[in-house]
Amino acid sequence: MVQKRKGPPFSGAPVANTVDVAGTAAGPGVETTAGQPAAPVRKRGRPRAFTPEVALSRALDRFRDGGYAATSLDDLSAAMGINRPSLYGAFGDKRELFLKAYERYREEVGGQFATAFDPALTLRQSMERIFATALDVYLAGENGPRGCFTVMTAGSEAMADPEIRGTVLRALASTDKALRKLLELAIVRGELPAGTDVELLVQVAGSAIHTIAIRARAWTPRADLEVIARRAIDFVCAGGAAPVERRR
Amino acid sequence: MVQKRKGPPFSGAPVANTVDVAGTAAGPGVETTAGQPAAPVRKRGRPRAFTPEVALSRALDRFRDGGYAATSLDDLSAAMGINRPSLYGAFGDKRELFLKAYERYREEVGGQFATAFDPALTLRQSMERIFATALDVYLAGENGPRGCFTVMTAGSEAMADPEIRGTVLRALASTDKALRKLLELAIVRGELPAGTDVELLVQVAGSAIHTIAIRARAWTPRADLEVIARRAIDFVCAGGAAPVERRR
DNA sequence: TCTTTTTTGTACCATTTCGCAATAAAATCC
DNA sequence: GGATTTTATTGCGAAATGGTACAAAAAAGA
Repeated sequence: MVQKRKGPPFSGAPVANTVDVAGTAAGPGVETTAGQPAAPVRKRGRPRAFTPEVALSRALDRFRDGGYAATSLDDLSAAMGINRPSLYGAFGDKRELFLKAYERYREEVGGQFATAFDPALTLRQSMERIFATALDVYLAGENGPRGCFTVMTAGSEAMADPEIRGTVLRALASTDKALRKLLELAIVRGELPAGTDVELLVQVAGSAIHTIAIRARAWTPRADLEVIARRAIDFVCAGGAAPVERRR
Repeated sequence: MVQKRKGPPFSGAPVANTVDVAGTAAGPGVETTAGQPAAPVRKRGRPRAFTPEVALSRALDRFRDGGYAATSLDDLSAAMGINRPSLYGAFGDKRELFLKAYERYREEVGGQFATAFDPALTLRQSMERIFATALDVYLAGENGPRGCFTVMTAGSEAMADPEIRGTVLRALASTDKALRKLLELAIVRGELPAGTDVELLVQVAGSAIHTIAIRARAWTPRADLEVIARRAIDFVCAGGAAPVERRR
């Protein structure tokens, strides 16, 4: 909904992890304590009986399982522990809640992936962290692995909703960008040869993450996904030259 | 739903393209003229006012846009040109219709991809056909590009429905298998060096198809997708060694 | 021509879904 | 202490959804 900030992509642009949901301002915003001093200043009116971030994370959990249409307001209000008027009051209608939940996903997962892009790490360490994080995130879920929200949930809604589509595209681009930056840095530091085809490596790594996301939601065993990840990591860390050595 | 046959995967196992929907037998099957001689033999009772295959293709079209939950029976019966009781009579309930539509997708698209696996073609010709077909299929749609049904529609339903999940897994495996076979044949025929890392190439090609599917539904311009395709084709046809040459 | 079979069309049903009105509760302000 | 403000609760309404009963229509069979 609020397009004034990029937010982290689904798989880890190295961006500061700021929880700035309070900046939504328009309509029933999601108020957080982040926007208020720690002093016991209290707003008039009955206090909320729930914590918006916690409730939003619960909603995200439901949406991740069921997608948009198959997740009802009853499902959501039960999971969030609030009644429907409260839900509407705090988050807006169903679509607005979905958009907020998606942003939340991107923040949470973005934070997790951000650690993999720490410049203090070697290229291989980064790649291993990226894929380990992807596996952890995509294989998580009370009711079974759910894959990646951007690919498997928002992605499906993309053609029906221009705003979701826009966010999906931004997420995809952000991933590509982060990978590109990582690889270019690796070249500067001599971890990769000077003429490395960065775009090929970005593509191989990025699409490996995508195929893992798809397969995870189909409940492909973790071991199989690790094979895919290992192959992509080895390929990239060898600057795309691994197959040449492997042949002998 | 009927698991006794593999059917073509979403991106082209080289399998005979037989329209055998009539084999469903169980419950209200989808009758086709394929199962009946061309003689004017006629069953008792009022004849159908619609052609099941045509209706099913229409249903597939709707499901491809909206996914399972967001596509209502009203949407479907309107698109198919039949009333709900007729829909139930011919195809079963909503879920059964979805499963049949998915199988139909696999048959149709499988047939299209099958031509790319013709052994009379060179490896490069095959690869170019595979990706051209993928682009055509994933970018098609009256209301905009819809990506791949297996990835973007059935894939999202995979965790909620074990049968869909099973079909998705089979489709993914079938793609891998077809690519593997293609590459192994290319080695036998000397199009690829003897020690080529086939599994790496299968992964790169397969995941390129996946990332294209995702991006297509987010309405990434065709030119951008063609860049991805071109890169994967060049990489594979060089036996994974393209980056080495490219570096100089 | 009447009976049987299959399909179509109309109407309906029970439930679900999304969103909201009204009232009560819990806090601050004057 | 009463007024105001914000949130929680209860209940509801309109519409949508998936599925079905039944009568009529259209064909083959006896």
